Amino acid sequence: MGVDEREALLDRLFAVTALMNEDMDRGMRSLGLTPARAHVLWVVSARGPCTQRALAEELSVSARNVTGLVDALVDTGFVTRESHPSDRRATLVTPTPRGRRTADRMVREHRRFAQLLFGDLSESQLRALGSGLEQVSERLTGALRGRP
Amino acid sequence: MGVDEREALLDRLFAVTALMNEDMDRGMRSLGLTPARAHVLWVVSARGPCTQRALAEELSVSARNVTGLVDALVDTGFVTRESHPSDRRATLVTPTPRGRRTADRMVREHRRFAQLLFGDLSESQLRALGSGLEQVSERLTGALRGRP
DNA sequence: TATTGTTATACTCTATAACTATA
DNA sequence: TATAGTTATAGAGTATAACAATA
Repeated sequence: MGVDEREALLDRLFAVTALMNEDMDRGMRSLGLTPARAHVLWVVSARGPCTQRALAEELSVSARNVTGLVDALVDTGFVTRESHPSDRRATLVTPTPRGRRTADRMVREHRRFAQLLFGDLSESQLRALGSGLEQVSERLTGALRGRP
Repeated sequence: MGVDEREALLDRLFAVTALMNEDMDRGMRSLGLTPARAHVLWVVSARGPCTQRALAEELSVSARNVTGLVDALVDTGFVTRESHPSDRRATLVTPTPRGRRTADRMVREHRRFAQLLFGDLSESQLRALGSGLEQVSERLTGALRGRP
């Protein structure tokens, strides 16, 4: 007893994450972005112009993959490749005005989404959920280190 | 005030779901399965032999996609296509002995995972989290209905 | 006519390996 | 020699559309 409740809870969590993904995918699609491209635009908007190498590490993805994602974002007008001031091998992926506007909308959507999910939670509920997630993160990280 | 905390909580939730996906992907890979194929095997094991049509609807995916996933699962020995007893257009996707053993291991992994995440939560914490997720589900479902 | 599954085609994301240009 | 990025190639997941066989 107790195991079944926890498995049901896990299934409910899976259902929630599926709904979250569906909602976010729609939001991105309505902006003309796929999830992977949106992630790139999000990073270059938050951290300023990045080399593709830095993007590959930030996204935990191959350099080749970044080339393709940046190609697509250039083709659709969200970013440009600017020359690096001191390293002629590197490019700086830089948002266009359209890219910046779109990133601003993503920031607002992020806020709206946080309000949708957690808007009616009290301060103590927020803290409880936060520390619960923190604990779960640590256990998951430990499990992943355990069998890499 | 309050918005930033909720956005931070959302980011933490994203981080947890990323870790969950990473852990599950590794588990599936160690069984010789990709996530999409594992999902198919999970369904045909839980519900018994299915037509591909039924699978497409259960997974919310195109019929063409199911053809490819079942092809791959047949090639790797997890399922077979059996003829439908009363409808000669349809096939019944059926686990092989290896498929059944693998599905059993997924069931045990599911239990292990639920214990890892929630094993040390009290009954009242479980109930609180469950009802919280339920509320979030409803709000997300409402939001998705709002702009389909 | 409607339905089941397939072939044909295409797009997205992902990877490794070999290569070019530059440090 | 090492690094930044690209070309070449491949595979997985996804979709639509046209088509076959069967209901």
